[in-house]
Amino acid sequence: MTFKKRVLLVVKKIPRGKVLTYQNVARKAGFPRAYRAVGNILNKNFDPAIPCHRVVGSDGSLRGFNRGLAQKKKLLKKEGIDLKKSGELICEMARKKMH
DNA sequence: TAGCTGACGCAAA
DNA sequence: ATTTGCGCCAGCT
Repeated sequence: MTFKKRVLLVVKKIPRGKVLTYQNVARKAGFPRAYRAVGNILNKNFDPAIPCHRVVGSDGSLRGFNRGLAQKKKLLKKEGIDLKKSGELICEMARKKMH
C-alpha cells in the first residue's frame, strides 16, 4: 500500500514535458526492483490527477494507457514530447546517472 | 493464506 | 533486427 502511494506520488511529481520510465519511477519510490508493480498500480488506479502518460518504457516507448495509447501519444505530443524525445530524455538521465 | 496477473526489463537464441 | 523466455515486485482475486 505504501509503495502504491509512493509510486502515484512520484508520477504526480513528474514535470510537464518530461517522461520517466517505470524503472525510474520505482527507483524514485524507493523500490528499484518493483517496476513491475508500478505498471500494475497505474493500471488499476485510474486517476486523472496522475499523468500516467508521462510514464514510458525503458526505451521510451509507450507500453499501455488506461485511456488508450492514442490518447497517451496525443498528450505527450501536446507536452512537446515525441517518441524520440522521450528516448533522448531517458538517455540523458541514464548518462547523468552514470556520470 | 496462497496463487495468478501484469502498462516491465534484460539476456539469449 | 526481431522474437522468446525468464526474473522480478506489489496488488488483486
